[in-house]
Amino acid sequence: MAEKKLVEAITSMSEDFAQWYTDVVKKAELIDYSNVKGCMVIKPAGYAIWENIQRQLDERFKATGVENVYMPMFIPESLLQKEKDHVEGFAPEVAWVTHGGLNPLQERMCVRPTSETLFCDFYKGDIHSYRDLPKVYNQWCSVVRWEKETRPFLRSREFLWQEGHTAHATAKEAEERTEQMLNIYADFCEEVLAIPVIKGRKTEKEKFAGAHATYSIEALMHDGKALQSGTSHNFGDGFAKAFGIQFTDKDNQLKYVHQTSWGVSTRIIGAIIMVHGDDSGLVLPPKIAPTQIMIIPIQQKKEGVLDKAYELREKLGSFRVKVDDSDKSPGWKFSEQEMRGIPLRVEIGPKDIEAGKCVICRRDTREKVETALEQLEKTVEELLAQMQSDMLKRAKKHLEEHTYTALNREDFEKIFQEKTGFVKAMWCGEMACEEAIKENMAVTSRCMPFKQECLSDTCVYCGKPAKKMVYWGKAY
RNA sequence: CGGCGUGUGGCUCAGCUUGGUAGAGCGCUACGUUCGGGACGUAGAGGCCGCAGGUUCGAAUCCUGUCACGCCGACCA
Repeated sequence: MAEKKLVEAITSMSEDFAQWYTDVVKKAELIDYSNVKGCMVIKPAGYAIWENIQRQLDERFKATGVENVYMPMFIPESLLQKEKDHVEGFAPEVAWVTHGGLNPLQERMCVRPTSETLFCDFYKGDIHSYRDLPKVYNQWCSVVRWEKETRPFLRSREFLWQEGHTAHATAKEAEERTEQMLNIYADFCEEVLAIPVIKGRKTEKEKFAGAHATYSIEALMHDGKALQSGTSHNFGDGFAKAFGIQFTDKDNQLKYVHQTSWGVSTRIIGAIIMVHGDDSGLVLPPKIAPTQIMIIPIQQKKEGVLDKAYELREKLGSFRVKVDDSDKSPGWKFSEQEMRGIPLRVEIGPKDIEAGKCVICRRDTREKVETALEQLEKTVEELLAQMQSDMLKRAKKHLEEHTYTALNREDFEKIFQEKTGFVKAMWCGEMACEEAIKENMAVTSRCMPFKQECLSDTCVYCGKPAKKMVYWGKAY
């Protein structure tokens, strides 16, 4: 997409992608930095996106029987330590509360980095019989992880997310729920966020601390880096055994429950930015955009112009629509609308009013069309739908064009030296090999996709017999 | 936690080398002219120069310490 640069406030992607990202986040007024490193002020434009994500994901959750709850934000140290792998995974990045008021606490507490231990502790007392199962709970909350390096949305010390925690009578049911939630995430990404994802399983090395199996959806950003955009874990009965979550089954036997957890965080807003954004700023898919249409009056002080703009707003009442009646110049308003990623812009001025028409400009293509005012509602509806599907198509094309195949080590290394994106390659399944790849090539396994292909019989790196096809990439 | 860098009106920064009591552009406020891709004029408001010590007749400027933030690495949603 060759674009004329209209505003200098945003660094171009090709010049410096990281700076571009920061500029977009700021100019779209999604966040402000705060006084605490890694903690951000999410401003109305950013929070409204999150609210839309919440609302639409929550609907999908509830359609599968999920119930929302809320757990405390503090975890006593003794509780965190109950599951060995889990505590080892999270200990380096938890924040501790050591005092209550002026007095030291008897036992220090961490601010939840995730709530497995809290749910487990609760389930231990709440589940006694197979009749109490399944538990399909979710909470919307924030968690804290004391990251060393932080970036808005992608890695913040406090972030908003949802974490679902379920307990089931059988391993099969837990596995089904794990996959079901991953599918919900993947469908949501494609249908609402217009982001195509690769679904697959994480390797032993990359899986969640304490999990039996971790699944993820992996998206490809515009710079060719991967972003894990949602995860779903099957815990088997590992946590149940560590916490003693047992129930009496129909056969009068005492059994351990099988658990899952799954989450999506505000990080996904980073994905929206980096998949769809361009050199003029944010581009929001219509289904997630807090404002879908911005009406911009031209020569708004002329008699009747503003009235007409408000009239159009009424007419478009079934959409999320606003009128920019600030006293900035039209050019300024155009740029604002573009930086904020508002999908459609309706321009209405004296000439249009006289001719009974208006100009509509699409954010993604910047294509302008004229439409008769009687046709406005219909045209807008079509354009929004078209834009939503075009954005997914474009993102899919980018994903396909940046997915490569390597059959041997030489190609594998060469591709990552010359290009950015996903590389599909066969792997032996051994952690040592995976670690060597990371060490030598600065590349990690993203996932073992559900859609397996047999590219060759040998591991791309070490040459041993291949077990799995893996997506490799550089990740955020 | 390592390496680099930055803290001066709301924002971006100049001033610091060579100490003399604070500047620019943008933004903001008021009024007027403008308005189809970041318009313009006039007038105005706004700063214990990150913080704490020290040197000095005098510190934004020199010295010491400290805090914060940013970027790049190692670790992670």
